[in-house]
Amino acid sequence: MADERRYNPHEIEAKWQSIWERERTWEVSNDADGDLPKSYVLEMLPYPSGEPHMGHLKNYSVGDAVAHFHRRTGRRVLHPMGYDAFGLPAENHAIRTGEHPRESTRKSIEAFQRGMRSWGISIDWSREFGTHEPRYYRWTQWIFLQFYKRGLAYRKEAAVNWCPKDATVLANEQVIDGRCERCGTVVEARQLEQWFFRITDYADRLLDDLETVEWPPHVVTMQRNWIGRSEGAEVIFRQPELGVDYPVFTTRPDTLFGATFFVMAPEHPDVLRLAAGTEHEEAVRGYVNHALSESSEERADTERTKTGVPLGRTVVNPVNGERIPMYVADYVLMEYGTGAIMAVPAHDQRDYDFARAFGLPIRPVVAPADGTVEEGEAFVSHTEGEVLINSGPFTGMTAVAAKDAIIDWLDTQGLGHRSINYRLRDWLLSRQRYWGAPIPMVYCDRCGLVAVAEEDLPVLLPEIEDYRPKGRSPLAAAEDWVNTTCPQCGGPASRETDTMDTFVDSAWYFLRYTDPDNESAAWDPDIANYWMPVDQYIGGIEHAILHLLYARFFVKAFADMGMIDSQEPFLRLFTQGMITRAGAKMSKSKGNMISPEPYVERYGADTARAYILFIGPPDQDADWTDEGVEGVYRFLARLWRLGVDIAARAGARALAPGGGGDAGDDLELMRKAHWAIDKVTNDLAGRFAFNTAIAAVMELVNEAYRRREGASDEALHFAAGTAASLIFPFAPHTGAEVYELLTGDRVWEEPWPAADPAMLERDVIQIAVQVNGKLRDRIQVPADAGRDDVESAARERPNVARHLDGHEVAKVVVVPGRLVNFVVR
RNA sequence: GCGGCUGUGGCGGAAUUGGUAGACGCGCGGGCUUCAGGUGCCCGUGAGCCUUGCGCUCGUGGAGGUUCGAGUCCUCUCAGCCGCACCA
Repeated sequence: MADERRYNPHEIEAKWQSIWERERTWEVSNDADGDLPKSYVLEMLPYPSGEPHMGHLKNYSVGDAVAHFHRRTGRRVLHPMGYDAFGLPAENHAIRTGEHPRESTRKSIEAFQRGMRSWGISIDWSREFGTHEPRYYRWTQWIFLQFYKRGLAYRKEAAVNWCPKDATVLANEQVIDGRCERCGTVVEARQLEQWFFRITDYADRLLDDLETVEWPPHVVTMQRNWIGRSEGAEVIFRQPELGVDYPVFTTRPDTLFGATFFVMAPEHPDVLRLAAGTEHEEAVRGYVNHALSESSEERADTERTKTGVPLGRTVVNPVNGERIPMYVADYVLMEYGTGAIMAVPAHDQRDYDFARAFGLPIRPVVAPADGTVEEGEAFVSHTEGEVLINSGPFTGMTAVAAKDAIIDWLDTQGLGHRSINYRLRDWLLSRQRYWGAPIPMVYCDRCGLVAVAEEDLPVLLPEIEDYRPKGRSPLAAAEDWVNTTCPQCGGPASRETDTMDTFVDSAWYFLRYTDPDNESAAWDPDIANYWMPVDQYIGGIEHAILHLLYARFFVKAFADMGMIDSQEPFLRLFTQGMITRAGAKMSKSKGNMISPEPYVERYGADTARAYILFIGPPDQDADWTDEGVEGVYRFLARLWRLGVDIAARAGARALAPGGGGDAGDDLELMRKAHWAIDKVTNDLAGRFAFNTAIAAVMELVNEAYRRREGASDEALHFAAGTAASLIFPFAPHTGAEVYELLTGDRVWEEPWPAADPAMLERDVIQIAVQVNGKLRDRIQVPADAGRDDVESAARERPNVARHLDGHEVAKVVVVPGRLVNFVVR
């Protein structure tokens, strides 16, 4: 083949990128002209810190393949890009270097813009924004005010997670194993007044609507577990001496007769009052003080032995009037339920551990169907067929039936009722940090808490000199900014100095993309309703809970406000696996980071993109190897040479799907081309099987090379053009170049090729012949051959006859088009 | 502890519905071109056995099972990874 010209990806990529840039090829208007269905393809927006890495290359290579495929299969595709620019890393960088976060963020955004353009990702750049720009965060603040008006944003004092290193509070979701998600420091509990979003109001809808989205099951499970809905009952235990009723939450009302003690959390406001005047008063005070000083990490350690002290009081078990002792113990959490529990040591492992440590009675009340139970043994299981024992009038009922019966009885007595509890907590959104959107609220001595007027938005982030965290927001130092007038009375007032969690910024950005230049509203509902929901969302599994839950909450709140019709932001979700190096996660500290840039420089973006998709299933982790990159480069060069060679012989003309002769190399090559169309189409439409799709194009190219002596120019032309067309979503520059060489046309303006069903069928097929399930031969038979013909053809084969000889054939299984299996004795 | 995912040649992986295991790529071996190597092009490549054949046996972490037939379904089990974790 002609070799004096070499595959030169840089020349090719620069050529097509400049065409796409100049002609604004990937921009899409909001005018829904024609009948084309819309498709919103979105990758999670990057956090602009440093340079793009391999994870970004993978994310955008996957998204771009989907976007291109959707466009060529007749959809109007919205594929925008932006930057999640506020947040701690930029601010910490500023503290270290003195460089303003705006400056370091700008540099990083430029690096992402360069990277994305050099990769040739098909983005509608006209819709680009950063969440740190006033034209964006103005509307983040506006959304906050709408939430505030509706009681969805509120301020309260609560025990919150405090990171001493970053000197800020954290959301529950940002505490991992008792440590700060960002810096790894053990978080402390602090009693502070903070801003919250009332996401718990949406707990049921967030749970139920998971059934309406097409997400990976494990992500759905993670969200479901995070919301943690538990059905049970609230039961009232009365403390007669003080005359106070203490409700507890339980999921096991059927075990009420087995309650032998009662435990309160150290944070429970009544603990000291209850113990006052008893012999335990000092011990309780000491225990509570100690418990409050412990880190949440220490307290969460399930391995340590249970501790606690008696309160010197008793409560009345409402089902049997029994007085049971009260304790304070740190295994009971104030945040969940009512901060107090009934303890049933026979049927709860934690209560069991406590009872054993304190010598408390263990009374089984649920037994297997045969009614036997070993005395004193913990018996936590709960299976079908269990019955109640030692349970007064409920004895003998099944546990399942008793649950309902006991709740109903309590309800009639006014001693309890059905209840549901959630693990989900309200979203703590205020941060004592600089680089975020200011919370648009004002404190007035006369009027109290007052919202900034909507027409005064944005509340601009002031310039400051010193970003260092001091336990209060750095914004407090900007006195000119802090001191303002009350929007209500005009008197002196001061601004809220906390900023919003970055997750607020990213909880609605996908809506702004639909209408990014709107200066009178966050978005036009008609426009957003046209594009939403996102048809395909693509990103890392690390956002399985936080970002995805917050965005879902926002959209539901917007729907309630009539701002959007969708109840869910992301119809389909794809979570990509990590790129590893020698099996290890890449990290700066390990020094095994590899950047896409040198590979793009050496082999071109198409090779880097196609390789990252070819390496394995995109939802799984994949190990980057330089040898593998070489292989994909060789393939693309091979395709390009094939195109150059055939174009020189056949000239540029339209592809002929029925081209070439109808026998021999021509027929086989045309069949291979139609097979590849079918394979790639199915791999893209039904699933994210990019690796096998690329492999199919490789097979087509190999077939063309093998048959290029015997096949006609027409057939070779169709095969090469089809390969170029099919590789386009993965290697767009090379695909466009080869397609243009062969046809003179622009491949992205061509419809996705359609496989001719007749070319997928064969007259003569090969089927397997087995004897007792073992492969003995393969035979060629007409595709429409009947059972008997297939069987007799199989029997004639020498190797088959040999294995049948001397045996009785008990059964013959014929699977049309697949195999024939002789079962012999 | 609870929940989930993964396990297939020397390596990454394929097998979409229970039907010919190992597509495609890497690596390795051989040939051709060139001949200095590389590139390029073609062929071979799961393991073992010998009687070298259109051969046989074994083979998808392990042990059982269902089936004419299991990488695929069921039971148990081992290893690695991930999520949640005193949530009553």
